[in-house]
Amino acid sequence: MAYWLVKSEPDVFGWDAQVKSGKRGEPWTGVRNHAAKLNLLAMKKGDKAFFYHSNVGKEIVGIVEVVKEAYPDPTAESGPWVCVDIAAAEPLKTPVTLEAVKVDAKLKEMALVKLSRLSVQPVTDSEWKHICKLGGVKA
DNA sequence: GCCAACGTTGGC
DNA sequence: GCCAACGTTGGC
Repeated sequence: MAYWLVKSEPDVFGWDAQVKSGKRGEPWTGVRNHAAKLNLLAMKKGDKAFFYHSNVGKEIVGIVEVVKEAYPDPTAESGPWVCVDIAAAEPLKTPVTLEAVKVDAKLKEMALVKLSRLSVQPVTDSEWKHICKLGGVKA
């Protein structure tokens, strides 16, 4: 099982929209970055990911699960882009803010801080457990 | 194939 | 609204 973090602007597609899409999930489209694409391709069904609100909120608000592995992105007008389907798993009891990540010695090396522009990024086991703890949910 | 210019993203 | 980071584009 691998762990990931996906970013979305809540104005465009936020946690609430993800929850509304239910168990069957929603295609995570629109990735137009090769590093992010590689991460999408590496995702397996059942992998978990944090759902991060960029720009507005700047916090990890919930956990999603990969329900369909990478397939061609139907919204891509050109190029070999892919998307996956993700479904809301559970919200964090306490959102973990970017600020909290930055000041936490265990988390400040995260891609979220170091590579702030990467929209799909891997999360290590220890980072995952630590954020779950901060968020008040079981890892 | 290098590198400068430009566009986009995202934090502040 | 500004700026830093970084990817992409285009001239050479």
